[in-house]
Amino acid sequence: MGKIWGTGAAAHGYADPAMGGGLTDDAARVVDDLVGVKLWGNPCWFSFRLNYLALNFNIPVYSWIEKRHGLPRPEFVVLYSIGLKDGIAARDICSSSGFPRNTISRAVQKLLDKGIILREVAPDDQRSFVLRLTEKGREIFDETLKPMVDRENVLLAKLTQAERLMLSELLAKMVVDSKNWPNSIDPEE
Amino acid sequence: MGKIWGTGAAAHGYADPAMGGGLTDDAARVVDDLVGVKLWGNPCWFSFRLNYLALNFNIPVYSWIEKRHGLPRPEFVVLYSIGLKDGIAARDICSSSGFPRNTISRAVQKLLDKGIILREVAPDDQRSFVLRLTEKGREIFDETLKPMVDRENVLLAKLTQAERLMLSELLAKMVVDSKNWPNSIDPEE
DNA sequence: TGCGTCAAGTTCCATATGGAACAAAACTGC
DNA sequence: GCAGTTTTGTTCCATATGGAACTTGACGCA
Repeated sequence: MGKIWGTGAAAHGYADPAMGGGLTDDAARVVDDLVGVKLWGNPCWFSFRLNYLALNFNIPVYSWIEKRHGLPRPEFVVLYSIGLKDGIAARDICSSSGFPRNTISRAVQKLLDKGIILREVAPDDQRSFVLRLTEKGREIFDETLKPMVDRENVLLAKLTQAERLMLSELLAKMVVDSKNWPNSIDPEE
Repeated sequence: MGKIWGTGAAAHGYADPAMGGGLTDDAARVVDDLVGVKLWGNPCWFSFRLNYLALNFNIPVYSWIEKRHGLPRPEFVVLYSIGLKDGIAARDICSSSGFPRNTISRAVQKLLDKGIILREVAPDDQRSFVLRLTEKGREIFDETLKPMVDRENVLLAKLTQAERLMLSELLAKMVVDSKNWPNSIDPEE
């Protein structure tokens, strides 16, 4: 065991009393075995927490939306993005969601077919389109919001209001910084 | 824009001085337009931040690993999980990573073919297997670690040590609570 | 005005993905 | 000890996915 990883070392060791109850064996009882290791014995502590939590939001939410509205994830991402900001283009959805152009393109077409969104050629650029929700689209958006927010609050349940505020600000600070990140990795080569 | 969403409302409005520089228009200049809206005008503030950051870790890291070692994501997830804890079973990898059984099963087979892992029948359970890394597997694990940690630190660059510690503890608290979460959504029906 | 480059969307196609059905071993309770 | 259920891993198959090439329009610049 011995080895303690990365940032904030004390907080990631099994031995930290604040972190799960004190001893190695106690900590192991709190969560699944491998989850415990990935939490407290993992040099990539941040990305594991991130992915694990994202998963526990995405899987239930998107599988419910698929069943309830027949919309697979990329289609819902398009719908939700337009719901938040009317008149955006496909390109904007790509850059904020990380889905590739072709996946978003297909999703847009499906949503057009289903009568959930509308599009018109952008006035200033003949290549791109302005996207909007139809009434039907707006209804789906509105109906979907509460279950999503509820799920977030399930995940956040153990945090106080002050802790949520802190978490929100820390994560926002990182997102704001994202324009400075290289978008590929090439380790000293 | 008036409407302020969800928890920690003040911090999520464009008008919050601590959050991006003061006014609506200023905030919009800091990040892409839609990203700004998803950050500060989004009822699901938490899951957006989560997914956005996860993406900015996963995409560069996994595409580099794919190029460098020819391992697609599920295979690397298996490798990495075993690297952290020797002797686990496929089932453990599923529950800690969220990938379905069949995807992990296939990844395990590929890694066996490639000579990256070994498996033997579990002594206490004839159905399941104990998984281990070969020397080759351990080498890949070791070589991959640094670029991954480096990428984490790129994302974390703007946070102080104290902030990283706080973030780590808040997220860990949530992960530990995950055993209490229902794994599906059915809004009052 | 014309030419080279870049950006927005679309299409093609080989591959990855995950639901569902399956086989076999392990518990459960009596 | 034995029917019924649960768990582990595999296989089948229809569909989703994303890289790469392509089309068309915008932009830069002389």
